[in-house]
Amino acid sequence: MTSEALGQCLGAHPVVVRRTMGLLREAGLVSAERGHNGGWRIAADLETVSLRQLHIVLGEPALFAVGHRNEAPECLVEQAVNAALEGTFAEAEALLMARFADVTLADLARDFARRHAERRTRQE
Amino acid sequence: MTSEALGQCLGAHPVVVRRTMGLLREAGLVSAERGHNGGWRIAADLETVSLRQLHIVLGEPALFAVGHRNEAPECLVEQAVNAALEGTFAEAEALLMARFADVTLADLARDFARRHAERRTRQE
DNA sequence: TCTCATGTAATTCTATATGTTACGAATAGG
DNA sequence: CCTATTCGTAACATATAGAATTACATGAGA
Repeated sequence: MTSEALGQCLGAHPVVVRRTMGLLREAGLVSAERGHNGGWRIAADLETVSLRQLHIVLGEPALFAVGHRNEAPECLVEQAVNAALEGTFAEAEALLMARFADVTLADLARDFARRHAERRTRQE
Repeated sequence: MTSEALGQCLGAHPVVVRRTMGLLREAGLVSAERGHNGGWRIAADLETVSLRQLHIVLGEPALFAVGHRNEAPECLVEQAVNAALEGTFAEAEALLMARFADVTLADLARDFARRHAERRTRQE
């Protein structure tokens, strides 16, 4: 699949697709070929790639939109809030990571196939 | 405490402080007085106000930085990912909310007092 | 050799949060 | 009563991050 086509599907610009896919390529999850009939190809076993692995490969972006703004704040109030919640965020992160690890690309592919079949059935 | 002074503590502009504190005022958690010797005053029992209540009062900002970008996407892949993770995010949110509900302003005040005393001891 | 693709750097665009300015209204002190 | 102070709020400016765009080089195949 070309970056152009992927960009259409994702609603994103081809160059943005290349930037992101580049991270997956460096991790060996996909390969890219240039020129005629080139594009992106899956290079890993779907059964063994989990969402957790993708999260790591994509640079472990922050999971939470709230919480620790400074890791070691001067402000004693901020320190108190951080202390009260740091265990909580660690717990929530562990939960999310465990669940991410439990979902493989193969799982998603199976669910996709099911939804695709259902959509075709409904259209007939 | 004036918005000016609060802004100093928070490293924020007084008008921004007023904007945010205004939400707390509407919820009855603080009161504001204008003119000489005016400013903000706590108007609630610290023992009964939890971080969860603050989160609600401040407009329930998004907790997660990742996840559902569209609630009802056309894309079947996105649908499959959402379906695989929606329970997970709900669980994590419930966990965070439960913990937030468990921390009162009084708890934070006590921890603040402890840290303040400790800092003074260390400085002597 | 020409076209199609990726690879990547540099620049521009855009959306959001914050900062800033401005002015009105209320309050206390002189 | 007048003035300084402080909140209330709208309007505008700025900063920031992410995405989009442009530009150009590289490689592959017809």
